Amino acid sequence: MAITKAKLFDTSRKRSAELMKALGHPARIAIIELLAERNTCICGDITEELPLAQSTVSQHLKALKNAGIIKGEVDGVRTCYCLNSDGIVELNDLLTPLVKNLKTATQEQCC
Amino acid sequence: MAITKAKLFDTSRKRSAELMKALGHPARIAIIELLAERNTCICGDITEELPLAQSTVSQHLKALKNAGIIKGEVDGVRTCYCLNSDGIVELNDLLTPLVKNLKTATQEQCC
DNA sequence: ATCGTTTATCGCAATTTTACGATAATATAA
DNA sequence: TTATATTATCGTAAAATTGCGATAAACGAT
Repeated sequence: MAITKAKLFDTSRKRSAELMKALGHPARIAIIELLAERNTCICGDITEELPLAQSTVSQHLKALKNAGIIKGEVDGVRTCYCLNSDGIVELNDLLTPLVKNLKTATQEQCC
Repeated sequence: MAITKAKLFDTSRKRSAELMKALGHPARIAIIELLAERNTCICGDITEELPLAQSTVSQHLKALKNAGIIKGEVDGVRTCYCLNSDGIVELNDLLTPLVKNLKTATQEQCC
């Protein structure tokens, strides 16, 4: 693969793709849905809800955090994970118009 | 990795993740935006718009097709690629509520 | 000070992704 | 028929992802 050509793409597209990629796993979808469902901070019990090892869940949380979709604050022994509103706004601002755009486009297409 | 535990997740989450994953690369974002922009069928000139080799673009097209986001019909020597309205509708139906849900949730959160 | 709990990280392995060049396959043009 | 153009696929390689167990780190409780 050598060099990731992704660097040659538009910033907004790169960011959209980054957000999409972060959500491109059922475990990570499940995690953000969990965080949305319970409006209090969820700490470690995320692991119990998923059919995955603790270390694996921790990795998924890290991926979501790196993408800016969630944030995690250390709270004593535990870590408090919650949705990152900035990231969610960004997700909304990038994805909603994109999907809408696609939907409109399909209505006037040749096939 | 042994077994992909993803199979143990909910069908709708798996599908959402599949769609997201398919859009999780700037080249594929660029492709669908191209297809949306030009409402006629785009054939091979997608390759010329991207900083990638023809075989690589072909692979990305295949990924989008497998996810049901685009479709490609052979038209003589060329292949006519366009958005798959069924897939776009699915994308819309799965993602729009999800993002909306997340956005609402961030407004009543503890951190 | 020690013990238990929680969570991140490390090491490892299997799989998937990304990318390219080369090549095959197919249809059109000469 | 032969050449040309278009696109998919194959083979290969590097890198990233996914997953787990083991372990470390850090805090609170005893």
